[in-house]
Amino acid sequence: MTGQANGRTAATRPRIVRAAWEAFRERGYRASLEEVAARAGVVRQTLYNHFPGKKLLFGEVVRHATRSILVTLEGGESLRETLIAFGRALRERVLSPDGIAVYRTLVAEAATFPELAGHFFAEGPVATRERLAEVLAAAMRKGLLRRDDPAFAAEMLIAMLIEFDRLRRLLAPAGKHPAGDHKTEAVVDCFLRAFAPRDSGKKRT
Amino acid sequence: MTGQANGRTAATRPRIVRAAWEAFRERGYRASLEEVAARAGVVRQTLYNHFPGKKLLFGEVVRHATRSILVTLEGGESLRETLIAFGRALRERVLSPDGIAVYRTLVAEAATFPELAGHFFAEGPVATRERLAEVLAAAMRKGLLRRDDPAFAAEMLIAMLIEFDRLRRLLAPAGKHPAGDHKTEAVVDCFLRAFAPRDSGKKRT
DNA sequence: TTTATTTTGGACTGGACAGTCCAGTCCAGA
DNA sequence: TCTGGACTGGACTGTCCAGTCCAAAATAAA
Repeated sequence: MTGQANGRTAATRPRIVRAAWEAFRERGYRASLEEVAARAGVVRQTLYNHFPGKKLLFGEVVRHATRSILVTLEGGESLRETLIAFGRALRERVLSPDGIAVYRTLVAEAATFPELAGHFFAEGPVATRERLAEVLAAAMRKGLLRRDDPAFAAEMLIAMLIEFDRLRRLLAPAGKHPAGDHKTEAVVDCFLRAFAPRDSGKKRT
Repeated sequence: MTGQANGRTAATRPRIVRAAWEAFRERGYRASLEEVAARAGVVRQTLYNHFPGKKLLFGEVVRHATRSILVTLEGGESLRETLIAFGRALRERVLSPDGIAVYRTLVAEAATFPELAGHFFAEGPVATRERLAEVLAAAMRKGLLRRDDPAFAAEMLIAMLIEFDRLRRLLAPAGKHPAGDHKTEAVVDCFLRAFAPRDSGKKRT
């Protein structure tokens, strides 16, 4: 069923998913299917032509949103540049309205959708940590960082980049959201001091 | 109304609040008043004898829970000891089932109860950061830490202590929750390296 | 043009739940 | 013992919503 290359259908389904994401993003799983249908410019029954029920639609939407939050990590000139680029990309995605919304929704519904929450956790934070840890491990081997547990180091950097600002956006959206690039750099420098090679007496400008 | 020193009433009201907290903790704001009443060993109407409605009951319960999560910070022998004691206390509270539950509930309901969420943010994370920042500022004046923005430093320490483990508990409760005291110490040492005084070429063990 | 599929619109069921009302019961203190 | 305030039990309203069914209209493809 629900063949997906039929012209009208092919156009309808993505519209539904997009509309559903908007609705869930703003109102959480509370959002009614009526609301989703209205946003998609479609009637409620049509939703059931494409998805067996609300739960499955929610699952599809969340997986879609999860994918769109993933962060890339590419090498730069120096370790510091690489980490700063990573930090900016991470903060941009995670602290964006979509990033905050998907986080909020999954935290709220983790008890109802444990597999979805676990999937998000594994594909998001854990995968990001893993990839960052590889970069850090390489840097450790090159003597650019003190030898330590790369996964631990990665957790520390990610935590410092995100934690407090995400909290603010989650709980006090009215408040100001200051400091962008400057904060990223400050955190990366802080991280580099914490994990500087043991012997090095060097100081960076 | 709802006089509170009347024997039966005085015993009933706290029982309701406790029952409500249990219900909201497990099922979020979804929890029905029927469920709360059953847990309190009381009939639904009795709830309305003490609270004007679900929202107000929820508010009372959340303020109560917020208060119980607050972290103390007392000076110890050395800065390191002080921070480790703080780290342990913070992690114990924030990562406890109650800490996770109140966080989850408020993140989920922040749109519906913005004042409650804002209150929690201000009384919890922000207040904690502020108190920690004072300790750090004092240490900076004594030359025990590099001169830097104490609020920023406090954010970094708190983030490192909590972030990833909270995420795990929120999203993948089935997974293992390893590392306790050891992690606190590792984080504090990491923090002390990051904010060591600029000139000091000392190395710890 | 014909045909198969999708979409529409509207009606209906069943369930959950907040909030209200009221008559009757229980109990602590005067 | 009496009495007022608190609790009980049950019924009732209004609302919201997921999910189902169906006949009619629209539309794309053969």
